[in-house]
Amino acid sequence: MQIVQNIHQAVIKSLFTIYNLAFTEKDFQVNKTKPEFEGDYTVVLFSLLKTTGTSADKLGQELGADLVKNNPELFTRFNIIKGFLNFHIADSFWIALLQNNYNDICYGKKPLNGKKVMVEYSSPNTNKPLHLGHLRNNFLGWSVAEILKASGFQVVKSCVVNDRGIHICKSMVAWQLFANDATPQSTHMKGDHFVGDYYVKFNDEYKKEVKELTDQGIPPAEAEKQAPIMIATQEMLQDWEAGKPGVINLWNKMNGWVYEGFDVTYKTIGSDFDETYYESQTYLLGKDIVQQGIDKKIFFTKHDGSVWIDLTAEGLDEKLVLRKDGTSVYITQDIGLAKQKYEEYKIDQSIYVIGDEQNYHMKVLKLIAQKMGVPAADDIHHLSYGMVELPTGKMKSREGTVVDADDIVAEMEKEAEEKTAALGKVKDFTAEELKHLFHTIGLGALKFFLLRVDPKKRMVFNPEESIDFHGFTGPFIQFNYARIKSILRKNELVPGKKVAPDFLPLEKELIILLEQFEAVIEQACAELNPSAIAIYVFTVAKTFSSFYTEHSIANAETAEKKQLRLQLSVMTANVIKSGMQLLGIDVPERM
RNA sequence: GAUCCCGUAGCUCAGCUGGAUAGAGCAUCAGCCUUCUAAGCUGAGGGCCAUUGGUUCGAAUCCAAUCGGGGUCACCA
Repeated sequence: MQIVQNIHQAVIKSLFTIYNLAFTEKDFQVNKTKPEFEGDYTVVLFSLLKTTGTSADKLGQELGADLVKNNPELFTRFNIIKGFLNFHIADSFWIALLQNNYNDICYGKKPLNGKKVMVEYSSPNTNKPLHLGHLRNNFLGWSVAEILKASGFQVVKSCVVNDRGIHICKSMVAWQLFANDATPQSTHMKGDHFVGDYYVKFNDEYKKEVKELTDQGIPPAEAEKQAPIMIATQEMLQDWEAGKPGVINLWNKMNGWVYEGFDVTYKTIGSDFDETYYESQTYLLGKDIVQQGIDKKIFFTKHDGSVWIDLTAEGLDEKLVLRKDGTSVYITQDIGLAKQKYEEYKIDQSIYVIGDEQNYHMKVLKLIAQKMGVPAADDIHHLSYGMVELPTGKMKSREGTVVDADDIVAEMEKEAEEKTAALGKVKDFTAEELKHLFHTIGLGALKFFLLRVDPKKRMVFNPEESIDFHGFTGPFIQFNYARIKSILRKNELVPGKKVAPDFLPLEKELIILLEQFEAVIEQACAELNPSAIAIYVFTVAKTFSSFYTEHSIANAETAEKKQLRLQLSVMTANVIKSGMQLLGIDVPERM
């Protein structure tokens, strides 16, 4: 049980003994005592005054005395300042915590709870390579999956590949027009970049054609429709839907190139999926749902034959679910896929990692799923995250103003290499070991950079300023891990050996912090928020760093003190490693 | 027009289920490597928590309005 819960329970029991009143955890707060006051944990008394009919001082005295008397294993002494009841927690409590957990690599994690959850993330288009925004999505999805696992859920990671539609046809048309049968092999290019270049090429050509038409006096809206390359693209989409072999072959070929490229990127950044859905196979889903919806009178048909749902009672609009030509729209496919997910995997919850521009769409999706009786529709969660923008504004693939995922990862690795070389601490590493280390540090810096902020906030990335390796960063945390490992290689920790019975302030600060790991994971899970983990792990590393600078471990005052510090170091290393794992970040043994 | 999100140090962000004197990192300045890895540590400066009103013993935190920034409200995905 966590210390805060322990204190809550003890206080509730004590209040009942003294006043014969029943309180719950929600009736009063237990906080970590602020550093400027004496004590470890604080009970805030104000909210209890009215019910107990006492003054803060009287309540504090009675409660403090009773708690210390009846729980000597937890509380040693107390003081009261202006309605705050501050307790010292017994050193023996912290010692026991350390002894029982320092070497447990599963510390902080919960056993399986029997619940299954699907996390859908990444979900790329097959007409362009991944960019920095996709990386935020991938890192968030992976991290949330790890956090859910640590909280006892069985997790199924899924990916929906957007492999059809007008935007896919654009790069296909441009390739036909301009490629002269070039391939990724013939140009020595990564397949996704190769295809992406034709997507950009399409837009260049399209703009050119529209300008020519408007120069001839055709209104812009008309010119956009008349541009020959756009007409060709629309024809291609129709041919694709009709299953015309030539188009299907081209589509398969170009998607194949993209998948080869994606595989490399996913492997580099450490993303994987248990299930991949292709939109080309799911876009017809949901049509039976439409019929069911009409039968249940949840949907209604308009005069032109289009089908709608009226969500005005929920404060939204009327929403189209089937076009007048009978083809389904995005939301309809999504309902169909949502249902399929539940049927295939018997999941209890479904989490969608999707950008905040689709907040409205996801709200509608959940509402319709609930109305249609899709199983567990109440447990559809949208992990909504803000866009990654450049100082100049939004990234646009069409215009080539994107920070490419492969490029930024490569840059980070190069940065790691230069900084490592400058420090010269790993000169004995083999070329292979060095390469691995640069990858660990570079990718760690990038992941931490994207995960350390609240997902829902949009963030600005300035390519002119390199991502930091000092301070509140991945490499700082990795460095502290490596430093602990170095100590542990040089100083033997003998299990069962006697440890010192008390703590110095910095040692106490560290063990109190380590105790909070479980609570932090709970919070991150409840909020689907990896930044809570990032902030916590940084705080642990920083606290250790202060402790390390102030107190020698190898040359501790006594053998017992050395043993205590070694155990603290092991536990810190374990928590750092586990915490970073929850973010999808590796930690090196040396750096 | 409707609706959602954001606004905290020069910059990037914590803190938001109300509690004590609002915290980090970067940047700036001053110290600290013949002792366990200095990607480090210690200290200094830097704040009308967008504004106004309300609720409360107590508000950066809750409520309302206003101002600024962004998203969405497509027979696009």
